Amino acid sequence: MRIRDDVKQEALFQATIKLVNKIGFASSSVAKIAKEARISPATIYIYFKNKEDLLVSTYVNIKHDMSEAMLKNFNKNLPIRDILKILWRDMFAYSSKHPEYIEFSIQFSNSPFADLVVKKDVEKYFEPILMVLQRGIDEKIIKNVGYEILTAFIFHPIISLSNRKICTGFELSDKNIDTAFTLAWDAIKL
Amino acid sequence: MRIRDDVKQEALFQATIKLVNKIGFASSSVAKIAKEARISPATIYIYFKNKEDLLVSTYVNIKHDMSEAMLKNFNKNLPIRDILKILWRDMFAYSSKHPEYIEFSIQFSNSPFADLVVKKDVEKYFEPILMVLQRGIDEKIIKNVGYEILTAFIFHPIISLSNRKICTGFELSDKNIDTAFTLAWDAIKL
Amino acid sequence: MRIRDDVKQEALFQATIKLVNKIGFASSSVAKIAKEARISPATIYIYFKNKEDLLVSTYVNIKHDMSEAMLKNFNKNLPIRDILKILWRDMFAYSSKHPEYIEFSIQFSNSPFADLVVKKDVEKYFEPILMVLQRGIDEKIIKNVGYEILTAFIFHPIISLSNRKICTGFELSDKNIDTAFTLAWDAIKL
Amino acid sequence: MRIRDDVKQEALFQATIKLVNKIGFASSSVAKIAKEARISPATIYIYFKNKEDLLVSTYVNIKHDMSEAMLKNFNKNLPIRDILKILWRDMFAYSSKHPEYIEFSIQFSNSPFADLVVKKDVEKYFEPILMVLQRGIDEKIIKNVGYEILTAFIFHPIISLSNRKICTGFELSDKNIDTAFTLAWDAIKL
DNA sequence: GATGAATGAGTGTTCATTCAT
DNA sequence: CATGAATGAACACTCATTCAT
Repeated sequence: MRIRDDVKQEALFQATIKLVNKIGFASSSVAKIAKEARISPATIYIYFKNKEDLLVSTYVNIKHDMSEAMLKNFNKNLPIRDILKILWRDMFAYSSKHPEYIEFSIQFSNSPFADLVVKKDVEKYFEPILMVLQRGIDEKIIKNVGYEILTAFIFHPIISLSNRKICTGFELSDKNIDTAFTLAWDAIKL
Repeated sequence: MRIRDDVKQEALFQATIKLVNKIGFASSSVAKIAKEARISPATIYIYFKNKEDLLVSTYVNIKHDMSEAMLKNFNKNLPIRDILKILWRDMFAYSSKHPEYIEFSIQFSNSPFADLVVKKDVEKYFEPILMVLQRGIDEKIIKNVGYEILTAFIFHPIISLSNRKICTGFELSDKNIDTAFTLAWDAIKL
Repeated sequence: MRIRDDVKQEALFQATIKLVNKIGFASSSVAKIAKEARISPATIYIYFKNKEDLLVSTYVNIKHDMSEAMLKNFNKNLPIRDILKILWRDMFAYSSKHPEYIEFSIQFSNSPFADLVVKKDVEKYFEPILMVLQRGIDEKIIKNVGYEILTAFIFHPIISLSNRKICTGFELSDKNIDTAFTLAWDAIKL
Repeated sequence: MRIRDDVKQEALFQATIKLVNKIGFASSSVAKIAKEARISPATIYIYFKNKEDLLVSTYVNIKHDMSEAMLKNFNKNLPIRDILKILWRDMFAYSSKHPEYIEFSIQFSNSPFADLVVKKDVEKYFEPILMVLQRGIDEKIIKNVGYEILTAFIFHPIISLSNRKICTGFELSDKNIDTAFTLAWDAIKL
């Protein structure tokens, strides 16, 4: 397994995402993914150790991409609310632009494959955000209730509302996104 | 003539849930499910049309059970906040008691199998809840922002916080649950 | 395996013929035959020892029926040619009336199941015909060339021409049938 | 990369023919055919789309082979009777040499699989023969009675007489074959 | 590095037959 | 007598992976 051709590797990521979203993990065989990527099944084993490695790498890749999009306009010197609003908007922008990445990562993280990811590897991408929340708690702007609860109200809703499988009726317009942010902020603000 | 055995059907539901939670949809073969339920693979096809039917039936079954638990103490004459708090608590109680049902339904509803469920069949179980939200909107107690956004802040967090895969650090204590409800209510209240 | 209900047995014969003609031996399962006959699969085993017995019995039954139709107007005192022409016509009449029987018996006799039939049991039905041929040979009216060759020219063509799978273009009109008989007779006559 | 092995494909054809003749279509499973050909069942699917494709290809292959044998000494400049006699003899020679091909093709063409063959693909192999018959009709040497009837008397008897299942008593000697041709010719000649 | 061929083990499903009623 | 339930074995076919080139 040596990496040579980045174009091929990227094609494999895209093929995996497309196929898993279309037919699910259960039906996404190596042969089908290879066909979708227009390479031989055998070639996959040059780029990845095995199927599991391909799937996990695809997920981690998405998560990295996602964190970069989210933190693109991150400026820790702004007021907390503004920081979060910018994160919120950038994240929805990303969801709009790459719904297929969102769909894949939801399906992946709710499957037993998720256990194979080294959690810390992914969490580190999002560390700056946690630090903002902590500052908000320290400054008595945000409720002092633990990260788990806070993220359940300011980040998970992004996923829920972006999930076309769950929210068929939520239009991703700027107005709706800002409205939803009001609720998120009301939830966590002191 | 032997008679149909409801015990066997229930055993199949339980075996399906247990196995899917342990090894995921992709790896849960009919043969393995049958073995877990201690029956012949062929027998499954007496109780269900095919594998898909087994999986979907298991899900709908859980959803029905879940709705009954949630609406157990439903009393539409109480104040809106109290109604929602009771729902919230009953739902968390259910999650605590049957984490395996929650885990299965999360995995199921985020897989392509979800598309096979007739949505209306499941939604009807939860209709009384939507009516409460509507009343809250009409009485200017709840923000007028559409069901999708509201449920993203008062019901999806229950799932997120109950999801042992996502929230490893959230303890399902009464105190934590009530704290979380405060955020939910702050999010949706006017 | 005791025979009680002739109606049910006949229904089984008909179901077998219909199904085998439609989907072939390979796909004609006991369960499907039972369904077609509107009885339980288990009931088949009251009337027949096993699937093989059902198929063979169906065939022998048809052959018996066929011989009766063929010999209906048999009159050994007529001239040889007339006897054969009457046989020929009656046989085509039978083919027209019961194409499904012909189709089944062709498929059956060209499958390895045919080996399971006790040949003598079937041949005895057609014995009078062989005696006519012998008389024709003795009286120097028919070529002295062995039964195998003679039947290949005066009986097998009936099957060939009645076989809708082989002869798509041959219309079973009286005129065509009589024309074909001319050829058969020319073949065997001295 | 290993290269495709024509020996393997031919082995599959032979295994199919051998097995179908021995145990019939109904019992000839992919696994058994693979075992007979000494390859893995999975390998069959590299050479053929599915079981049906294997069976149909085997049949078409035989028919092609058969037509070549039949037309080997074809010379359209000879008198009609001589042309047909040569065809007749070559065909019987082929039957003698490859009784297993005959047996297979009889069983195949009388099974529902026959419907899957594109008729034209097979018929074109035998076209020169039909042209001879037409010439015979035009020259008033052969009865003007339609191809269906003519072939029922000059080609189907070859199959009947070669069929060891039907004709147990017909010896494929030159003398018998010529005798039989006399009957065939008497049948169709004017 | 890249590939189609090859395969043992597995897939979901149906089989002929028997069982318990 | 008649049945639907039950099943081990088999079905056609696909799997993830390795091999030879």
